[in-house]
Amino acid sequence: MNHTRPYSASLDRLRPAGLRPTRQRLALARLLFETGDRHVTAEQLHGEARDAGIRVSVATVYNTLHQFTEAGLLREVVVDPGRAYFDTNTSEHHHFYTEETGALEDIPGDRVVLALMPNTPLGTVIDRVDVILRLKTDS
Amino acid sequence: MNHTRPYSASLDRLRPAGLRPTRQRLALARLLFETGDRHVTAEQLHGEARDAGIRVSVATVYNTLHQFTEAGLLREVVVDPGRAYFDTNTSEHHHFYTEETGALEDIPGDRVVLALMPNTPLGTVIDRVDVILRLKTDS
DNA sequence: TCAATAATTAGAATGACTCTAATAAATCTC
DNA sequence: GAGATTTATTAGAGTCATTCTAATTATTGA
Repeated sequence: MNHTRPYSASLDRLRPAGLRPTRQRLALARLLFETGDRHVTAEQLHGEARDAGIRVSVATVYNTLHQFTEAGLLREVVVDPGRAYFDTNTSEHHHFYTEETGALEDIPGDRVVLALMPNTPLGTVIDRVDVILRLKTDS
Repeated sequence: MNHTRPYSASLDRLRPAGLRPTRQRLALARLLFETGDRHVTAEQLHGEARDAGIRVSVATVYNTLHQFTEAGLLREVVVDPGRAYFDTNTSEHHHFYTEETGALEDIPGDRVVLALMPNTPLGTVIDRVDVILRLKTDS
């Protein structure tokens, strides 16, 4: 912990992405990256910012999430039509998703192994492989 | 082909699902199931119905897609946040998705094999496994 | 046939997200 | 550092997919 330069870790993320270290981006980066791996929606992050006393508009939250995703700092997870999740864990891994509760959780990359990859349609290459284990409560 | 009872195949799908064979449901069932496996959005299906001269409201298209999904006649495919796809192929299989074009295509179930399933979180069981191979054009 | 039940409808409402065009902040040049 | 340039932020309007509402209409069971 370096209390004299509390934003330096976030600064170091923004710089190589060519993103100006604005007050809003730095604050959102701290919320996102200083508490371990997490999954957030824009609405959640906006709420957290508000609770932390950071004044930031919804538009900026969306802009920032997309810019961070472009820059490889975040990864978008598609599990729900009509709500985008962003994952701070950008390493190779997959997800558990419980529709009933909206809970989204990482599965370590080495716990899921895909075999026998099919040929892709002509003119395309694989960009990414998403595996989602959809869960239900077993009551 | 039995031209004297053109709706009988669709009828036979609705009956066991406990869905009354209304004009709208029968017509949508024909559009969905009489041309082999396909992927549709509500908007697409509504457009097709319109083009085929079937008067059906958007609300009914949504209701019907959801009821058919509940009944196991369709399967919802989540590949895009903000747009729901429905697949008439309900057998075990996975998907190719090309974000740039919106193209969604089946991968036969036996071309993707998942190994080493992880333990699910306490109190949950696996409901379904979705594998999405996200493609990009290789230009 | 007629009541009871269920489905359909138009249009309003919602919710997540994007756009606009005006203001403000960060950076670059001297 | 001052001013010019570039880039970000913002509030609020706009959009798009989807769902809701409450009234009408169709289907079914007696």
